[in-house]
Amino acid sequence: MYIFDSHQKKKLPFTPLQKGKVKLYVCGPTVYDNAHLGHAKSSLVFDLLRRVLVANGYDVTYARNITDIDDKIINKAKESGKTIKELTDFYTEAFHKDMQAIGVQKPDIEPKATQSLEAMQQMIQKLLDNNHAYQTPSGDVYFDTQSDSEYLTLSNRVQNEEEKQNRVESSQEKKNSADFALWKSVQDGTISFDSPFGKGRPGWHLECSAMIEKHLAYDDLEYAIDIHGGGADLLFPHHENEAAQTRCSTNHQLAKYWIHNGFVNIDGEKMSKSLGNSFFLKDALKEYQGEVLRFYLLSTHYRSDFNFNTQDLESAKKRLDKLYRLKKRLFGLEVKEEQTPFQTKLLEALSDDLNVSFAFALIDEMVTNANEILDTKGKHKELKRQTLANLAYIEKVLGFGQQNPFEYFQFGIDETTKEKINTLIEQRTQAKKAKDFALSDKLRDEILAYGVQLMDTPSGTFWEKV
RNA sequence: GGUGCUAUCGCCAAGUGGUAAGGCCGCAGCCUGCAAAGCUGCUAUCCCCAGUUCAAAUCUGGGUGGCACCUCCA
Repeated sequence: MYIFDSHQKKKLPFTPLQKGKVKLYVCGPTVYDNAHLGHAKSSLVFDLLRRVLVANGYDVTYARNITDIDDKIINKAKESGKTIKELTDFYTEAFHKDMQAIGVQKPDIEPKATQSLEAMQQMIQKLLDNNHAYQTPSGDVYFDTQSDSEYLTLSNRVQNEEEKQNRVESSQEKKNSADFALWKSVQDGTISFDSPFGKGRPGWHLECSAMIEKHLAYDDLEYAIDIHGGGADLLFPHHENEAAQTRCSTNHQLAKYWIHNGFVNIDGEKMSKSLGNSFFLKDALKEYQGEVLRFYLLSTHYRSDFNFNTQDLESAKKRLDKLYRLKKRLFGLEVKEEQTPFQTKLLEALSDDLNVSFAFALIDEMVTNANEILDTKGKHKELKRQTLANLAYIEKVLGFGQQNPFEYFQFGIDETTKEKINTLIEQRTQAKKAKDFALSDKLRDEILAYGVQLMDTPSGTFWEKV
């Protein structure tokens, strides 16, 4: 298996810290609002990575956190008159629901910041003891970036003197402008936690480092975990700061490999709330099935930026439709696991830094090939068996094709309409039998008016939503 | 200003030294009562210039365009 490490900036052979095991940590959402398409993309990428690691035989422990302490959360709670817990519980649940809709498997561990305060405070204490952190007169605790000779090596940045001098600082008490907060003192008695450093709240960067140490890390190895992932925007400062905190407070580096996924833009523009509806995953899910969104969002390489637009989404849907039509042709047959050359090639493609484009091309080829043979006369017992095994493999590793193929094509059509359509189809079949093609075509037009197209096959007439 | 990424058919998008995958759209054909679906066939020399090489989309240098990050952010 090969993965691109965004620290070394090159594709590397993947060798886990401990044979056969992988520890994977991904930065999860701050639960103050609904998940947007960017969250979806990131979650999908690492869901796929995890599945591919598992398919390669690794015993994977996957952790994705929930950030439920944050200024944005506190502000929103104040505005809405809800408690922090009401708010974060609501959005955490919404996040889970959205993720389920697009086929993202649950992580093995889902730590919350509020449940990891002790670990965070321990880490701050260590950093204070090691002189990597300092407390200001007003009670804030900052990480001393000057004390870490490796600071900025993860993101390959250079401290810029001009920038440092020009930037207006929010706190005059910091030793260096680059220093970041580990603990923010809260004096006004609003939302705060007790700690050895006084009442306050933890800094965002600290959360991930502490949770990794508490829930996931190896104690005695050079790195705490194998892979750390997240959106491209997190490389700096978030991951840079995480890495610094971990290396200065423990005896190991944070992660052996760093993986960052590209951004999602909408119609060529950076996502922003002002763009409206399509911004949230839950809104996109009203119009498109989760699986189609999954297929579309995964269809290009994870490191490229992704330009979300309806035209490409429709084009992706048509590609997924073909997989389901093949499934329809083999509906009802018994599925048994069976290793095929196709599966080997598919896994090989995915194991090459998640080359989904190539993997998709292999699927297209497999589908076309199966259709071609099924079109010829004959029993094709072996082909059917292998094709079913291949479809099941795609379902497991990529998460596509898990639905009933007939229901897949009926998304968004209510039961009453379905009954009407079926009645009309029955009438049309009778008309066809009687060779009354004028009536048959008239009935087909009526059915088409429901946004449904018909397909006459040897085993009957089927319909699909257009 | 700093740092980094990127430029392949109408659209999306693989390919990182050996002579351009795949999907959507389009055209032609097979199949079909007609369609739809499915199948077959057809459509690019890879932003520009220079260089390295027997050989470059793929490496190097320069140019032009696009994008991202620079302490809120998946």
